[in-house]
Amino acid sequence: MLSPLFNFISNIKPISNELKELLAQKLEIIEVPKKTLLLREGQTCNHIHVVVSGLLRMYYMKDGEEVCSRFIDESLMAISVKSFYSRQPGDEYIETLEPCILARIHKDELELIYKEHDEFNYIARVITEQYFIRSEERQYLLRKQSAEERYLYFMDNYPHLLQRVPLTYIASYIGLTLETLSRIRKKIATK
Amino acid sequence: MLSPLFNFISNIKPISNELKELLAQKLEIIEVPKKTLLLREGQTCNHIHVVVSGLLRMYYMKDGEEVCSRFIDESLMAISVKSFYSRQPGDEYIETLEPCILARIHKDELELIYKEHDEFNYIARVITEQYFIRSEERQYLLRKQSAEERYLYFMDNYPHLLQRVPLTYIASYIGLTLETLSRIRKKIATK
DNA sequence: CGTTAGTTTGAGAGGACTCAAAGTCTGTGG
DNA sequence: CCACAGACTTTGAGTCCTCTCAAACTAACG
Repeated sequence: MLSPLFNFISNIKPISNELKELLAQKLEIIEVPKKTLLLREGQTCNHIHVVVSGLLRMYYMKDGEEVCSRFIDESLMAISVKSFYSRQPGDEYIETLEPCILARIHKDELELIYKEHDEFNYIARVITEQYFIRSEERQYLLRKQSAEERYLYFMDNYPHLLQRVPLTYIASYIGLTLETLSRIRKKIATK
Repeated sequence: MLSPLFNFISNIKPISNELKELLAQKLEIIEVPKKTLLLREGQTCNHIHVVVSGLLRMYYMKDGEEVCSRFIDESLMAISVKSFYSRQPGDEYIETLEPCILARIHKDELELIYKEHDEFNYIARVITEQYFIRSEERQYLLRKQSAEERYLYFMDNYPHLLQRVPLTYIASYIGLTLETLSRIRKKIATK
């Protein structure tokens, strides 16, 4: 179950068997049905959830509407960034869009591993850098000024999500109303 | 010159004198006049620049226009994120907006330190997390849908930059034209 | 086959944009 | 110390894109 994750880690830097066993022991596998909230506004995000299978959506409320901030599919990790790192309550929700199998670990366990296994700091640094890059790319998308550009960018970069995510959420993710997105899709289709 | 930086690092986790000396040795202090380009499109970002004094702007070109992606002032670090981590040429520019004193270190030196000093990975991870949080907050700003909201958010969160950065760049940073920003400022002033 | 979630289409309003011009500030040289 | 040049900001007029609200259509699921 965890072998893709361990492969991913080993590709960054090979780790000792001891550390591997420790991780396997601390990572809890959970099965969660569709439409389940893993985190809600006002809570502190204390876990990293790694998606073994399924799809997650993160969002926050803005003037009574859900604003979609991120999708997390297989082998990606979900945290509410600010809440997790600052240990303060956040304003994000994490929800399953599909039935999911997740591997999760508590921040406290993670901190212990950081302290006891220096090698893991190297891994964590690189992973954090990778997610930082994603976050920057996301900004780039949001700054594409026209609605059409943003959707084309989404199509290019997340084609696999197009099939799995309802349009409402994609619209929200790229900062459009559902109606506008629908019109853009029509326009693109006729080309 | 570097003591604020070392204080900052020690606050994350105290480091050995050996590491401190190594860093001091590898960090090069440079003095750069206003309006100097530290990085341009097509180049690979190989250095981290820490601002000792002064102010930097990062931007990229989009349809022949400069789009401002970030400001970096005292004690903050500048890299073109994707280019730096991937070692690929990027599309960002880094420019001094004021005369600057900078401390810089080459990525190769940094990698050596990562490999030889595991403790430094801990520091780097935490710093990366902090910048990751900023990046997420930036996204949050960009998703504020109205022009006025975005400007108010900027005022709240970067009041010190309001004095130092020309409006053109602020407008670009929050995704507006200069004219629109000017009108918003007028509107806000009359309240 | 009915119910609900998801998507498309329509009409009208409004905010931000573009292009253009005028005004204001700042610093340098006479 | 003034005057002028260049950088920066404000104002104006007109247009267009995206939004809102409303309703119809379609697909998925029990």
